[in-house]
Amino acid sequence: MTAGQKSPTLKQVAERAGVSPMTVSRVLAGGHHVSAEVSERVLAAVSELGYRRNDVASRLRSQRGSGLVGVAITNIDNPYYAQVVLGVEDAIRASGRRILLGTTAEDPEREATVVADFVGRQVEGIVLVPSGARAHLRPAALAGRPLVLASRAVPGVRADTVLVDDVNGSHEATLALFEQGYRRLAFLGNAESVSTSSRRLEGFLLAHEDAGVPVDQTLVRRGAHSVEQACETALDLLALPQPPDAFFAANNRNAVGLLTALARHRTDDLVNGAVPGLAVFDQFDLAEFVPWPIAVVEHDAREVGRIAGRMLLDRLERGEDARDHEPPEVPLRTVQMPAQVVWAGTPRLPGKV
Amino acid sequence: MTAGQKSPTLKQVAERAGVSPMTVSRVLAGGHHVSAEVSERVLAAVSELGYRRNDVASRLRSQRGSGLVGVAITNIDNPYYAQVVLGVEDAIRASGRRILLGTTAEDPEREATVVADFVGRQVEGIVLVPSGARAHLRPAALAGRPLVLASRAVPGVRADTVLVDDVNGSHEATLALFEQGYRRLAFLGNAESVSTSSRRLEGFLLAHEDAGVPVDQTLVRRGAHSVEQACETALDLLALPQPPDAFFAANNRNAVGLLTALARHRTDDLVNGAVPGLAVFDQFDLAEFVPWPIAVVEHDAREVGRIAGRMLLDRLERGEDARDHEPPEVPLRTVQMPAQVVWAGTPRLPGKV
DNA sequence: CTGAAAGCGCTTACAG
DNA sequence: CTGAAAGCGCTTACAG
Repeated sequence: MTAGQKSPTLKQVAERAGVSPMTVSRVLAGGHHVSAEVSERVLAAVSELGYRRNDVASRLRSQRGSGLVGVAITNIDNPYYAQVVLGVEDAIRASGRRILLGTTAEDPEREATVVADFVGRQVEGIVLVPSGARAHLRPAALAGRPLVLASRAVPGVRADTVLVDDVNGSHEATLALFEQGYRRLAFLGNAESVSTSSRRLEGFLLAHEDAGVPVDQTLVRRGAHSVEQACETALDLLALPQPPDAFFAANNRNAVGLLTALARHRTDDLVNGAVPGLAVFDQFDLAEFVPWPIAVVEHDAREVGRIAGRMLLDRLERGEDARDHEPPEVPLRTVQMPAQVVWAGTPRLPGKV
Repeated sequence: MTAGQKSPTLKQVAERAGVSPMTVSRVLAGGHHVSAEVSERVLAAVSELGYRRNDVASRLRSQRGSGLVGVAITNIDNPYYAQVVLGVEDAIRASGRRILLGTTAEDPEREATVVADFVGRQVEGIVLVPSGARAHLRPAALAGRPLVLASRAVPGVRADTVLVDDVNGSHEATLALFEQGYRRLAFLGNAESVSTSSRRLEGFLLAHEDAGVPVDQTLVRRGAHSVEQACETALDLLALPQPPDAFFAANNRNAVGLLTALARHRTDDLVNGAVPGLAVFDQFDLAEFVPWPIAVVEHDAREVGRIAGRMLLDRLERGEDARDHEPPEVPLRTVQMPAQVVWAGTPRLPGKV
């Protein structure tokens, strides 16, 4: 049973048991309508040869589908997307399907490659956290396989979508900063091609409008995808002649980068001589130690993945039902998950602002 | 091009182009030895029908292998394992292979199911973070497919293994606590079935021996797999009549749980009236804000994954070379990655201990 | 340059 | 209850 050795085939099992391949197939399928004596002989041959059925060949012949769901995210290192993947697995595990994983690093070309590879490998459907490009998401490119977009939408792509209430979450968190008396707010977010980034910026801008506070565009920084990039951006903002008095980080990686920069820059609990206003989108570990209050826009990433997975299963099962009938036009659905502001960090001491 | 529609086959392309399936196959394979005129006609039919080759069927016939590597980890939510997965992807991406993902939740039964499923789906090899059970890791169960164990070893399982230098890392970090003057050390770790847990405990115990400090077994707590469990365990330790004066957290999840508990329990920078001694295995975000020094045993999880992936590729390519020759007995390899102590958190103020 | 035949490993549909 | 034939979608090996 060394590595180079070929796996035994059903035919070899049949020869050893002295029956036809058909009979072996029947025994493996559950042994109905097979005599006990023959069944035993087959099972003995199976265990002697260490035979394991080739699922791929089995599925090819019986047209059962690959049992594969392609999940493409931008970066599995971001705990947010790891949660999304987990959620998709929660949703599909019971159906016997498994996840084929791809990462895109927010690169449209890599995303196109991953999608094409998924399609070639016969995934039954795809859950994608899109980078924003859309050419490779046309129905033709997907060969008719259902696509669910998770976290972000792509204009012009017709697909079921699970969104987080980015606009309202950001709006509310930004208003909270104004209520605390902050006025010069910085925004740290993803690239503009990413819809969450735009939607969260939208909430940020709407709040400025509502509060009658002008936006200082020099404090809006987009494009940081990693903790390191976000940390540098934040340090850059802190070094400004007129630095911001508050910060809104539009996602987990930007939040950690921002806080790391503030930690390096602070004197006791002050940054540039004051308590910085803080709001972030996405939870993060160890908020308990941050010595300032933080408005956190909480939402359930795992549930985003679960819902995306369920939407996909929905289409797949509908497809099965519709094999003989006319497939009904199923309308596209967009689910928007709530995002609510909670407070983390150290509660403000009275009179400290 | 709606969801229910069947994908076109090579045969249909051939009919449309008025050629044999063989010719279509040739064109798709690169178009060598095909006339320009025929090639064009085929390509036109391909794009008109939106044909995409079925990679699964192609691989079945040409015996090229599935191009799939099964990666089974305990919990993708733990950023440590997310990094391992990323590392494996780094290593295999260039070879055109892709990751089939499974999670086991440290459950040996689920691990066995995942492995069997991987084998049935014809993965070329498996990278596994093992739960500790071994029945399903026998060569027969793997149908001769190469297995690489990542992070943890399993006694009695013959497989290439990538380990972290758990014993020395823990030993060194524990000694650092003794040097700071701490004497009642608590240990928070994984289940005993997990080899990292045992190895890290071993380093912890060895350090006690070297320092001539007796171990208080009531302070050794194993079995917490999540942040929540670890937090509860830590709170339990803190509520002891004689609480520990220092803590060693044997992995990322235990570290975050421990620190969260300490954050809740502290008064200013003190816990039970003193600065707690802290050592943890695995890095974590936002250590900058922890108001105490922490000895962190650093190691590169992504590199663990990369090396595991490379070891697997090594065996797969060796297997190809050896198709005609005698496959040489390749010895099993165990790579041990360094783990070194670095200091994080807030540096100790002189005379504060 | 092009194609008819056979087969990868399995299962469906049909006979007996 | 058991098996010979055909085929899932593709490619190899062989003819022409």
